[in-house]
Amino acid sequence: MEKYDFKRIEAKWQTYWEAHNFYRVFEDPTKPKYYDLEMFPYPSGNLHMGHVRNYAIGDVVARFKTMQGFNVLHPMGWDSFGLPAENAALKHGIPPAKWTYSNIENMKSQLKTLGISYDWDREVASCKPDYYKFTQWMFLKLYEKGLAYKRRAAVNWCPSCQTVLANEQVVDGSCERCETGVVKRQLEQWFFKITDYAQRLLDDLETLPGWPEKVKTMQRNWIGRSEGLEFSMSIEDSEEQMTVFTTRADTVFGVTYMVLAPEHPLVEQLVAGRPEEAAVKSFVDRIRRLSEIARTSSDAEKEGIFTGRYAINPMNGERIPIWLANYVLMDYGTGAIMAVPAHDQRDFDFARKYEIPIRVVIQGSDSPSNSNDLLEAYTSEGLMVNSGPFNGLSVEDGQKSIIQHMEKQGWGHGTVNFRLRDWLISRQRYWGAPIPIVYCPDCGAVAVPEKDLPVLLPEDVEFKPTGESPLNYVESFYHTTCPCCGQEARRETDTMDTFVCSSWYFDRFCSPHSDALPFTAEAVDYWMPVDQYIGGVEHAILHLMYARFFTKFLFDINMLRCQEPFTNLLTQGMVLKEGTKMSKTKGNVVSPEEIINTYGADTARLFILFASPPERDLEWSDQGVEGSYRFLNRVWRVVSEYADLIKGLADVDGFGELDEAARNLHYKTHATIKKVSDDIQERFNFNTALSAIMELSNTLSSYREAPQANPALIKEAVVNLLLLLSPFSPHICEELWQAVGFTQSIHLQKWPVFDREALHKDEVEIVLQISGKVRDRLIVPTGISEEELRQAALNSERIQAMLQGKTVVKVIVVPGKLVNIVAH
RNA sequence: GCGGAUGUGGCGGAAUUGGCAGACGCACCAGACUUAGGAUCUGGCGCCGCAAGGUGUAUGGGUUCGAGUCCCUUCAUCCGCACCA
Repeated sequence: MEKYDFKRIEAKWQTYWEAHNFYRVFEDPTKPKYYDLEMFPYPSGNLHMGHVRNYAIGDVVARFKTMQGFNVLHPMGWDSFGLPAENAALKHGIPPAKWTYSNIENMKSQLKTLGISYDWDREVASCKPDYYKFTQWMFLKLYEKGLAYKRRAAVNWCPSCQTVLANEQVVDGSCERCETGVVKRQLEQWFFKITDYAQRLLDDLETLPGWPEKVKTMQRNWIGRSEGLEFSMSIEDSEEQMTVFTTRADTVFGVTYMVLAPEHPLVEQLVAGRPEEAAVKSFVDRIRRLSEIARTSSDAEKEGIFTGRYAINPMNGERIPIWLANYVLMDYGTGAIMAVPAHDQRDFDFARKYEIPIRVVIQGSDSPSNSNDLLEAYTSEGLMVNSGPFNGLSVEDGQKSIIQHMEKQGWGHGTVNFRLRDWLISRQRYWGAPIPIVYCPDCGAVAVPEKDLPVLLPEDVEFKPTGESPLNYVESFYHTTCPCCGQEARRETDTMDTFVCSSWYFDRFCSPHSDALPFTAEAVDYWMPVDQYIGGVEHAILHLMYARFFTKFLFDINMLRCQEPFTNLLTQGMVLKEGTKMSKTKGNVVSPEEIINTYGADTARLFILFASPPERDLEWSDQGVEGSYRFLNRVWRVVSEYADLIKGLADVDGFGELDEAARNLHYKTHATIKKVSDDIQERFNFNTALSAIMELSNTLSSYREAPQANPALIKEAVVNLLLLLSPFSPHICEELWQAVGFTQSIHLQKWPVFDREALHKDEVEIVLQISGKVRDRLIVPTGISEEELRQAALNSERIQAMLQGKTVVKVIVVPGKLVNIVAH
């Protein structure tokens, strides 16, 4: 027998599939569509195990759905703009474009050795002009609708990457990419008004039952909706007013001080020319200089300073001292708060430190009524006290009544606040899609006309270690004329955040060669939304929120007919080695290339899918890979052994008389079809699907010992074994499929359907328990009545012996499963 | 601090609806074949025990004829958010 030569087999079928355009797809209204998508990778240069896992999962889904009769779109492309290309350019002197394209080529060839069923005709790369032309088009559309705007703002600046970052890209006060501490800078920057979509982004999470709860919760928290009251307070001896936001309108009578954020625009004029001025200014300076981490961590000591000024509480006319404090942030709410120390822990801590009075205005059933007795802020339910006409109202009713009252008086109104900030998309970097804007001395910022797209990124630039984007030095790029008036003008030299590129690539895959528009209506109407999206959970907020935002916007301008891009989301776990993430610095990286060379792609895929369910982290095990390889060798041997027998067999109806071993094999075949179908379809539990396939293979192997082999049954088992395994390990199955005599590819076959008849058993094993403990087993006919089963159980010799001297209290009969005799 | 998840053999994991805990695989042990075996095949394999049997799903309690699964308690680990007014 020929031995399992995975190298030859895998190369052979990869070539065959490619030569025959196996995985090319077209819109076909006669077939149900299925869009299966894995997150497109950044072309870092080499495939790692995380990629392999991602694509192996996606490929099982694609091949499975194809066999089920769906028209499956399964594309692949490159998220190819980004900083690493520039760093490589600086380090090795290679232009970012060259570096990127050679990485793509390398990764593509690695990807091809995995045998994934991609339609390579639809390949896109976000750094190519035919793609970023439409990223720029997206910008123009957003600009047109007032959803792209420029403003001077305090932004997150990474000193190492020399660029600004979106809020979402700041992790623990540091740059998510290089972990350098982020500082605040005042800069003119472009934003997308994602906040206009905050409510819809929140509400529509409800329409996504196919998303993990964890991801939805993270997005909800990130959007951070809270309802409350916004109202103005007048300032003593001033025309100015200050606006505050609170979620606890019911505690407004408990306000004993006010706090402004140190950056609040009113601060300067409040203290101008007053004795407090110098101290306040130095306080503000000090806070401003603090890093983001020191500033925002919750265990930072609360600090503040009194401004010497007072505001008036509109509800009771009280004079309220105005403080500044580090714990109030300028970029949430109005940057000013009313402080109620009795009912807010932060205010409580602050008030105790600076000896500010505390006044109880909510009385719980057993909470102290005297503020001196408070050990901490009381934040639970209770009734309003010390609140004039509102006394006696519950927290909830109080909030409603106070808001109503304020609205009537014209002092304020009920409102909703979000934590979500507008998306800062400017990057002071070179390797990105240029922002299609021109600055004219007369017309100001002018959008580049659609017909002039793309604004080409010059590829032959010189990289100097200035830290500044080379675009600032390329005159032929920035020097231009105003599209409005024709006079000399300067191009925007900032580029777009790469997350803009990845916010619409799934639409592009539907019609990747479309020239006039980013995608054609026919194509997206047919393919979108993505039925199954697969990728790492690290994108739970950033990419997945931005992509949802873009989809909603494209819906609003009638480009798309769906409001959510991804119907089902699978977040795959990480691939670990020795309990930690594989990384170069730890030296625990297992290279896919090496594994594929040693064991083949089929083994690599099989191991990764078998070792763990997809959402969970996967511990890499060299011995586990060996095990998977041995399994494929067993399949190879058992199928090869039967190949001639099967080849010579004509199709027959029925299998004739079956002995016990034969019935067992027949049963196992169909039970496996059912189990594997359910495991893939309902649960994405590829590990248990594979263990079932292994069991079938084991049963088939044992059947070799059977005294009278039934060739038709063997054929049935082999055919189904190969069909069921083919989405997981496509090459070996294709080879064996041909070896047993079929001429058409296994990947063009129908997914098998189990036969209910075959799953019928004449006899079942019943467990007999006494008071819940297993004491005996009994084989009974399947259709036996409850009463008969009960009698049979009680008649068991073993049971009778063990019941000696005991009284039977109760007998529980579960048909087909067990009998539990309760006795004492 | 808040929110979410997870705790099952030596290991990865299974048990889908409250009904035989440990499927499948790895590792390990014994045997067969063999000049040899890191190939292959057969058998064993939670723990205690020679056995009968007992015991066992992080902890302690509860519901139930019956709990890995449901409820409460405590602990541990991981992830996310973190002064959001």
